[in-house]
This record gives sequence, structure tokens and C-alpha cells, in this order.
Amino acid sequence: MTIAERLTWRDVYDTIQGRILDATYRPGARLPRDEDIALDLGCARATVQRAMRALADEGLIERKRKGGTHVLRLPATRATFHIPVARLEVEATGARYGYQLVSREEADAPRAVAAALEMRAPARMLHVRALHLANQRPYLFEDRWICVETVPEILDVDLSRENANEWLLQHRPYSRCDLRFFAMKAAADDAALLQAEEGDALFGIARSTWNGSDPITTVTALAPPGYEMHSRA
Amino acid sequence: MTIAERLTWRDVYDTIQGRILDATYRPGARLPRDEDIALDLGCARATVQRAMRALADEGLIERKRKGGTHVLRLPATRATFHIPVARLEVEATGARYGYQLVSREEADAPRAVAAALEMRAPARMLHVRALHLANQRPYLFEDRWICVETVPEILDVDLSRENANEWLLQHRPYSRCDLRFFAMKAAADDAALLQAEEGDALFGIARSTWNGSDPITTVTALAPPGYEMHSRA
DNA sequence: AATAATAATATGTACGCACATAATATGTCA
DNA sequence: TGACATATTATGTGCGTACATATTATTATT
Repeated sequence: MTIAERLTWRDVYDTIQGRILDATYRPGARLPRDEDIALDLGCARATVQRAMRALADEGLIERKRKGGTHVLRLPATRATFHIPVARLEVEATGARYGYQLVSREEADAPRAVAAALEMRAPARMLHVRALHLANQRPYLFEDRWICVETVPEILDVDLSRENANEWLLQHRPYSRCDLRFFAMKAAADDAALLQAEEGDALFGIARSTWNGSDPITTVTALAPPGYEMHSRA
Repeated sequence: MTIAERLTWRDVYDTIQGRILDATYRPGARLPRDEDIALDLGCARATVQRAMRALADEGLIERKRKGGTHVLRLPATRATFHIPVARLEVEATGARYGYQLVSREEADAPRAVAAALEMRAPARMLHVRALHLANQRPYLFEDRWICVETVPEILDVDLSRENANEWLLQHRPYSRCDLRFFAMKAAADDAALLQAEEGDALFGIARSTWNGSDPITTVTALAPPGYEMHSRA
């Protein structure tokens, strides 16, 4: 005699996902009400709700109050990228991490920087350029502007020894982050720092962060040819 | 006299996030048990659990059974990118979308393609190259290999009229997706198709999809100079 | 026939309880 | 002291209920 096992929300998730993948529920189709699925599978509505929310988060289905649940017609590929701290990324490959400050100076924010941080008035900032190295070779070159008004302590940090990115992450958590990936031809000075050729195709990552509406920092990082950004889902 | 309002999990979320942002809970610090937070704020443990899971999903905290909840030391930037269907992306900008088949032929999978799809034996595939246009101008050039064994119907689709990407999404949902972003120097033929200069820095997106362990397709898309990939969180 | 008020309905959320699970801490024994 | 079994504990999950909320469908009104 079989014991009645309880279904976990994961079981329900797999069942529904399976029905979408094998086209029992086709793109655009409406799924039964949570309550009916619960009755059908033999579990509580809350369990179905948990599974459905996960499926919705992953972009497979769309839910609307009263409107019901539908399979998305064009499941937008939704990829989550983990932008690692350079040091950890390097160390994960087994290489020796190195850091080198290239320049550091206080200056007023250029228009482009102010725009990237959505600042009204131009403000006093700290401009830092630095190289991250893997086994002595350039791994990432970052050009960073830090808002002195939001993070005054940064002026007292010895950025020739400490990496601005990690210092900020540990001392100034952010509530919002804008991210941009792009490709760029290497200018002469970028190429020199990255030991690449002028005109090489570089991978660029631009990031701006805020705490509430206070701008923290904006940084553009360039990687030498061959760099790739991965994600698997 | 004030009415006792019920807290929503979102309220709890905001409270805890606030405490992390204002350093009440510092990086690495251990948070109180869910039950104590619930008692403290005046709600059910389930409500705290819901908020905590959201915070954990967003990469702010880490939870371990018995180990408790900790603020992450280095909050890895976690960005979710929506890789849109080219047509929708173009139409969203208000431009007219166009599609043009460049080539289509059956062939055995080259080693690199078989590797990208983690296939053991080389298999028969359909090789399709096509251009996505915005206002008649090249927007994205895709070079795609489709596994005929997994998707035999693709041979009967008129790919000069229908876009392979959208057809596949609508008829072959995938359960797994590998994604790669990179920068590349434009070769002569790529440049010609994209109306760019040879040597220009192109943004590349490579994607492979499977249903279960069955390979569906692998595609490399190249965008002309200026293309950017965005995300905001 | 168009518009506004109203009812109906599927999903979303809060709560309290019981129990499952995975770590960690503790204790036992060699 | 070290290895292994055992207890402890914080998070994770399932259930049933009640109610909230957002939309859609219906009806009443002009």
C-alpha cells in the first residue's frame, strides 16, 4: 500500500514546466486556475501559487489578477549575470591577482559623468584610474568617478593599496545600479594600459550606483580582447 | 486613535533593506532570527520569510539553515538582462522592422557548433544566416545552426519570410540557455553585411538552447558599432 | 450606443500551525 | 585529542482560512 506523499512546490513547478515544454500548454494558452491545478494535483493552492510565482519570475508565464495565467508567446530570454569583483574573478581562475593605481585626482565632474549619475549640479568628485592584473598581465582597466559629497571618507583611503571597488562595496552598499555592456575600439592609451593593439575590440562594462538618490560612483571598465561575459540558465 | 495596520512583506523588505543600507546591519553581520524580527515588527514569521527570500534572491543577504541570515560581504552585482526578440527591440524604438535571409543550407555541424551545443556525435543541421533591419539599416546579423534531429519541422518553414528565432521560440520552448557576450573585430564579410568598416568593434551575443538534453539551436549575433546592452536594478 | 457604476473572479497576501531539512553545536567514546 | 554519533536550532515548506486587490464582465444610466 502506497503512502500518500506530499507534493512540494518544486514538484508542481516541474509538472507545469513540463506541460509547457511538451506543449500541453502552448504559447499564449491560458492555464487552469490555481485552485483547479491544486485540486487536480492534490495539494494546497498556496503550493501552486509558490510554483507559479517561480515560473513567472523566470519569464515562462504571465499572471494577472482575474485575467488568469498565460504561457508567454515569446519567452524573452532573461539572463542573470553576476558581475564579480575583479579580484575574485581572477582568483577563481587560479591566477594571482594584482592591483595597480594608475592615477588619482580630485576634479569637478565632467558633463558625461554628471549625466551618468543623473546629477543636477556638477559636483566635486574623485577620479581614479586603476588596473586589475591576473598573473601580472592586464585583466581589467577601470576609470572611476566617486562622488565626494556622498562618500567623503573615500579621500582618506589609500587607493594605491586598496581597490576602490571593493572598498565602496564594503562601506557603501547601493540601492540602485545601472549597467551597460558595449564594444569599443581601443584608443592608444587604453591599448597601452591593457597591452593590446590600438584598434583592438575591447569589451566594456559601465556601471553607476546610487544609494537612494545619492550618487555613489560611476565606472567604466575595459577588458582586453578575448574577455567574455557568461551566464547559464 | 490609530488603526493597527497589517504589515506586508514589502514593508518588511523595505525595513530590512533600509537597515542594511544605513549600516544598522553591516556587511558580514548576522541578522536576528526570522521569528525575532517578526516579533519585533509585529507580523507573522511567514511574512518575514517572504521578505527575506526576496532579499536573498536579489543578492543582498545569504541564508543558511541553522546558520542564520547574514549580510553579504561583497554584494555581487547581479544584473538581469532581457535579451529581446530583435523585432520587438526594433519596434520599441519606433523604427520599422525588416528581416532578410542571407543564406540557408543543410550541413553537418562543424566542430565548434557541436561543442557549443555539447553534442557527442556530429549531426545534421540547418545553417541559417539572416539580417534584422531597423528602418532598412542593419540592426543585427545572426549566424545560426539548428539541430534538425531535434527540430525536423524547421526544414519545412519558409525562412525567407519567417524569422527563425521567433519560429523556434514559438514552437520549441527551451529549458536551458547558455549566453555569452563578447566584443569582436569586424571581419570583411561581417562588416559588409552590417554596413560597418572592417576592423570595427562589434558587440557579440552567442546563445545556445536545449530542451532537456536535446540541443535546439546555437546562434551568434553581431551588432554594428554603437550597440549597447542595458539593465537597471 | 457610449459611459459610468457595480458585480464577479483569479491572483496576491497575511496568519498560525505543524513538520521537514540542513547545518551547527554538543557530547560520547576510543 | 580526535572521530563519530546525537541533539539543537534557524530556515524552509505545506496547509487551510480569511481577506485584499486588480481586472474583467455585467448592468444601469445618459
